[in-house]
Amino acid sequence: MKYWLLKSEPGVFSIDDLSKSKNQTTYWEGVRNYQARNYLREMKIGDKAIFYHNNCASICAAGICEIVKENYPDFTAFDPDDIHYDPKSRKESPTWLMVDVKYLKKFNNPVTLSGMKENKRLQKMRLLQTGNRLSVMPIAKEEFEEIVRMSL
DNA sequence: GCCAACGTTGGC
DNA sequence: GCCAACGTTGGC
Repeated sequence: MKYWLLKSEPGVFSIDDLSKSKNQTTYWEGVRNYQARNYLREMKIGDKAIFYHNNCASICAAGICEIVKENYPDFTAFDPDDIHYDPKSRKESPTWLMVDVKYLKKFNNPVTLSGMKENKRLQKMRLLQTGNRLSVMPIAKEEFEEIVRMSL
């Protein structure tokens, strides 16, 4: 099993939105970066992910979710009316992919970005490296577990 | 709103 | 294939 970190702007879609979704599940749409896309491709059913809130007042690891459907074409890329429309992505050979994720839990104590920066065990995290802009990234099992521990 | 760090685009 | 210009991300 692998572990991941998924970024989402809570103003657009938050951990609460996920918990209130039908079946507490949603499709992870709109990834338009090749490296992030390749990570989506690696995800397997049962993998777990940190749900991270970014671009907001309280940047934090907000909870965890689980991969419940492996990669399939991101259909929002085919829709001219969608904000993530990409005319270069063809139905015959889709450029962009999505997975389905299911809510597992919202942290009682969200783990703030500054909190993670202060934790020596998390210093190697991709998230903390300067200039990192990936919205989907792998995270070590130990780091995942450390963040969960901090949220208790 | 600022701006550093990336990714993408397109002329050559 | 190089690289300047431009667009985007994301913390602050």
